[in-house]
Amino acid sequence: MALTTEQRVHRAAVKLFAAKGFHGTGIRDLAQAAGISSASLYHYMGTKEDLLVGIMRECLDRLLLAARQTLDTMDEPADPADALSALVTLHVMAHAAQPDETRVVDNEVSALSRPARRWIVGLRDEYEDIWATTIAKGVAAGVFDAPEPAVTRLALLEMCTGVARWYSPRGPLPLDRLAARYAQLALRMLGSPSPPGGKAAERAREVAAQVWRIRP
Amino acid sequence: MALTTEQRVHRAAVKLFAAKGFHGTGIRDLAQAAGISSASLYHYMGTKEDLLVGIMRECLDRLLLAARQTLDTMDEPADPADALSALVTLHVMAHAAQPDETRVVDNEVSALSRPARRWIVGLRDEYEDIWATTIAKGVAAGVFDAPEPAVTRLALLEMCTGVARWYSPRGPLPLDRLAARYAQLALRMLGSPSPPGGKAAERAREVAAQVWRIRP
Amino acid sequence: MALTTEQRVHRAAVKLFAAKGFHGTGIRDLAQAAGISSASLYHYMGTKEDLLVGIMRECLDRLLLAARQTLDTMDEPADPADALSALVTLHVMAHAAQPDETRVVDNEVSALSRPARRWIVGLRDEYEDIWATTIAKGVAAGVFDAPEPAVTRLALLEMCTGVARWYSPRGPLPLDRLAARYAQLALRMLGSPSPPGGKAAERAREVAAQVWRIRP
Amino acid sequence: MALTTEQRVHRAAVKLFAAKGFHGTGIRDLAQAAGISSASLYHYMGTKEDLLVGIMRECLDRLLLAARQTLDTMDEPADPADALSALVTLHVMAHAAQPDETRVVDNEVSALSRPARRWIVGLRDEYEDIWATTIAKGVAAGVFDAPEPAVTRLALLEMCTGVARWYSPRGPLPLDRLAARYAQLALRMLGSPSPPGGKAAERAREVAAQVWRIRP
DNA sequence: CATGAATGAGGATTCATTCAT
DNA sequence: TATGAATGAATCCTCATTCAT
Repeated sequence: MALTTEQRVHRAAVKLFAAKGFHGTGIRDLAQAAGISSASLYHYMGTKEDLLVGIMRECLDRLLLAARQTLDTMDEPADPADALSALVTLHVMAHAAQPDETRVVDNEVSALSRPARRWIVGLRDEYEDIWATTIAKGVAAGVFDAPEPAVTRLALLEMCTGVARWYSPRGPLPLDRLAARYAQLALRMLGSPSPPGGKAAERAREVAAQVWRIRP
Repeated sequence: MALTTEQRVHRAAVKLFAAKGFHGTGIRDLAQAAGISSASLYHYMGTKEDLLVGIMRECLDRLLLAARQTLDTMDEPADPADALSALVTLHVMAHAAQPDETRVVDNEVSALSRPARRWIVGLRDEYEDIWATTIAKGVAAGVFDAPEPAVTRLALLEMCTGVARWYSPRGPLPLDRLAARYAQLALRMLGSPSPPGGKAAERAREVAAQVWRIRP
Repeated sequence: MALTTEQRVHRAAVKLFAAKGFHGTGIRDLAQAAGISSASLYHYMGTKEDLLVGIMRECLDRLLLAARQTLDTMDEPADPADALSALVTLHVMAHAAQPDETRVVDNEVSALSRPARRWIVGLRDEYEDIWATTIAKGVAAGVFDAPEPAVTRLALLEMCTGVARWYSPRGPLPLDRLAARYAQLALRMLGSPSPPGGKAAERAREVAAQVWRIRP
Repeated sequence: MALTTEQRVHRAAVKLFAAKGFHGTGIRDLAQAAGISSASLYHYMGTKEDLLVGIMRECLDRLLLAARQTLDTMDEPADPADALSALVTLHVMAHAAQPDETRVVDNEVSALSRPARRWIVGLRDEYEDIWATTIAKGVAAGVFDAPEPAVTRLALLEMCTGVARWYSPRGPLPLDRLAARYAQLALRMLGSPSPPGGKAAERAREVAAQVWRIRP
């Protein structure tokens, strides 16, 4: 199926904002990459910033959706180690499958205007809250050893987010094995080395496959 | 001690490049932040890019210097866990003490011209090689459990680098305790949960205090 | 009676050109005000300038028509004071009834291309000639005291034209009384304070009512 | 004495805004008329609108200053006819001496942003209040016959302002005689045909000569 | 050492207009 | 009849940089 022009614009923006940054990308770069004139660009977008906000919002929306879909389908009370495995799996798969989108989200927040920034940061905080809650449950249950839960959460998130900065689908490690490896690392960090027996990670892979259209 | 104008320019650039990005920072922003006119700026720098390269080079140089100074003073053959603790300690302290500098290094590589980029990426690779070697030694010695050493290295580095994105000296955790916590996380990730008995981490703190002028 | 789309376009243009000027009005403003797309606009007009020329031509045509109709139905030789009263009445009523149209005529001549400008200015000169002739007759007849007839004519015209800049139908003075007041002012300026006994002003009101559809 | 670049920019703007309107004047037109590049323009001005506001403010400031200086030096209680003669004289001389400036003030108010417009309109209202007060005094003293003082004021102002639209220093009538003629017209409009015996008009000519640098 | 003046190139965005549908 | 799509040219303004003073 051929792409609509609007989609081509969106993709060009994702690629260029990720590669050269928002301020480093000119309107002409975008137009050229989308295969239209710079004036035509404005039929498919509002401001350059609107484009950025749209990219960020969609990316964060998907991440939130995926996290909630995954956790909501778990038996309650869920095994914290299982839940965290799922979160890590999702996060890693998202960042490996959409490295450009997620890098834009991570790097270009400072390019947003005040109101847009508030909105986007709000979404991001919502997402991080899910992690915080999951970690807190594990600590409360005595499953996780995290003397400074906030620090641990940030360490985990940065580790997983970093995948977007180096992962290549042409690398030796298939994506699901990478995600599994990261889940293992995460549980080790939390002092919970036992392999998660639950099915959350598997469910996470399914959700990821659907949300980010990863593999058939 | 009063600052040189050149130093004021350097610091202004670090702060602004970190906050708004290289392309998002104008020459006039720099001049204003440095307290001089934009024409005078050119007495203390070459191009805007030279300024960026200078910041990156100095930051990486210090990191390399610190890593080498620390590892070189260890007894040979060093304990890999001990060595890795030292690397993590240094890296975390560097990124917490100089978050602006390190964020510039991490985020603005794409703003460099080809030759400058090669140079900077070369320095960065040199530094990462130290980590790779250390991890490899640990694996070879059977101390580390890292089925995919490269993946583990990247996970470790991203986790530690991320400190620059959130650490605040006004937070509850003192810097050395933060570094120790990260060292613990790192060793856990490597399946080497035993606390490092060696003195490398302590030595790392000394080096860090000297290189980045941390605490009296 | 519903308006033609063409009429809606015309009216939108009049309103906007008067309010924001020709150059200050975009083709999209026009389209929005007319309730159609900017592409559809071009089914009802030629260029943007054609629209402007059309507005100006119609406005001046009516003014000329009204002045001629009024003066032509006067007994010859007409009383100059009576004739001037009629001209002032017409001019004031026209500018009060169609302030937007007349302001466009007065303010946007400089926006016209050379050939269009020549045409429009020709029409305007034709109209002003009627005033000049009327004043000259009064001076020749010894009824008007106007040492500098040209200056007086311009003073009169500017005074009357100015009505378009401030008159509001919601003001305290009904339109015909306003016109009568201006006729009085005009005759005073010409040193002919005696109230015009003739019927020209009344005839002027009739013509105005017909040409600009003023009150039943 | 040679003109500074800033003055050249100011004058170019006055001339072009008057001739083609604010929106009809491009930044390149301004630059070319000032003899510099369009980028250099921005060393001597803020926004294009700032330039417009500056022109308007200065013009209105001078008019207000002149009116106050003139009226303040009259004996109290001043003769209303005398005072009005002075106002007319000033207004006419101002509009004849600075036709471009005053036309910009009169025609381009709609090009101002909201806050600027408020300010400028405020100045204009201040000025018109002086006329209103003077007329009211004359009416109260029984010297003026103005059944609708507001209408009369507007008629007077429009008449005098119109001078800027046609006066040429190369015309047959010297400026001071033109002003005297207009004063006569004004008093006739007010039903006060007797020549003003006072010295206000003379004083007005002196003030005008100083404020607008008219004749030695 | 310091800077006001200067600019060509480029920034994002809007312009009036055309045309295939 | 009506309009989405398209665009070259132009909009105002800022960019990094140079240079005479």
